[in-house]
Amino acid sequence: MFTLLLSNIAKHIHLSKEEESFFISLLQLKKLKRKQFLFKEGDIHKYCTFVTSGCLRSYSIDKNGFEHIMQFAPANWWIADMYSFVAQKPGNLNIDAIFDSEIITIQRTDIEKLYQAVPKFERYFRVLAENSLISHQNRLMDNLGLSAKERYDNFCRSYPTLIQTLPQKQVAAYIGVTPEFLSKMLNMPITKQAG
Amino acid sequence: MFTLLLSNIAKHIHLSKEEESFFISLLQLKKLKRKQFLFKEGDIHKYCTFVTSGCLRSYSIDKNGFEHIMQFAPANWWIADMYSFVAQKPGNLNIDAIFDSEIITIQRTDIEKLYQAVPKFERYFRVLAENSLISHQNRLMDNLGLSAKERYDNFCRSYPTLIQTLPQKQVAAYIGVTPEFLSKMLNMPITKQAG
DNA sequence: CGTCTATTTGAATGTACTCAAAAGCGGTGG
DNA sequence: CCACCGCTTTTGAGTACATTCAAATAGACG
Repeated sequence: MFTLLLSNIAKHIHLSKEEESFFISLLQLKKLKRKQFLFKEGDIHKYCTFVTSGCLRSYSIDKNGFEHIMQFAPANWWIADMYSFVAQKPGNLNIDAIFDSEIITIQRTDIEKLYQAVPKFERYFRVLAENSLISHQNRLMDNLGLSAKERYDNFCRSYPTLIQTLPQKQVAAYIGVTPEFLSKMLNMPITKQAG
Repeated sequence: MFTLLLSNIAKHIHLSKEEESFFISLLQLKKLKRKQFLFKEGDIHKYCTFVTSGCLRSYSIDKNGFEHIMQFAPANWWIADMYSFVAQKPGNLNIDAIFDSEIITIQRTDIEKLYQAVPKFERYFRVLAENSLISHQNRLMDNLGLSAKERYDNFCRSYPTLIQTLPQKQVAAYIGVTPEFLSKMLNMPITKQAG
């Protein structure tokens, strides 16, 4: 039930049995159906979420009504609107389920308790934040320096499993092109593709 | 000498006198002249850097030879190639000084010692990484959803002081346009400017 | 003062977008 | 089992924002 999360944590810090059960006592299990929201723009984020099955996404909607996907969270990933979660102010992101999903949530106030009781978790979440930062930096560089085709190829390499199940539209909203253009790009004769 | 850094830290965690002096014992002071490199693409990042005066930048160079700026670090900011620093593998970023600068560095191995001796620092760097993550996420959303003019205006709002001293070319390399286009945009008749 | 770099300006070009419409696909209910 | 509905994907023609390349001008630094 919590094994996926516990083994994820075990990669970074070692917990005693007592620490582990204290941690588990703070967790809640939830299920989300496809398209069900976890969090909407304007809400204040009270939960940090770990995905055990299915897939969530976080995205914002720009002034022209276009969705831009910040993150996909398949199994074994955390997802949150960090800004709202940290600042406890209304967020700019929406989070919903792309497929039926099972998640574990932990409340912000409980995370603070956890930091007090088991300071090792500061390290765990520091490492997580650092890794997330690195991947966002990479993505930013991709957006600044690569063509749409190259960003698409990168995406396929980064998410080889996801790419097979995701609607094309979602991929477009992640790599930063319109669905129409992505379709044209994929059906372009090979001779015309940018390399 | 270390007061700027210590007061930055004091915003997040409280250090005893002993902890403070242990921390200080791990620091090195350095000076960088304008255009001097701290780190080059392909190096393995051994230092974390805090800027006390002047301004550094981190950037990558894409396959067409264009610079893309990841971060500006004026006084009171940290800067590093996180990927290289964390993974201890050759990095993709360059870091150099835009103006003559004074910096404080701390070695990676010493940071690990620091975490052992004063675990509170896990919290400090966790909070830093989280905040950095948030600002990178915002920037990513700006790049996906806003026009060049809007990104420029955002930049001016975010860095009101820097914008007055930075060469236009550097700003262009940050917001993701060519220097030529930025120049045209700024000299465009007001009636034609995008909102 | 001369050199090097940054900025400006212009014309031609390209990548990706817009709008519109058709075609495909999946689920649901009769 | 088929028909229908909604949503995704495809396709096309026209357009726009930003780039490329080239050259002139301005500014900064030694």
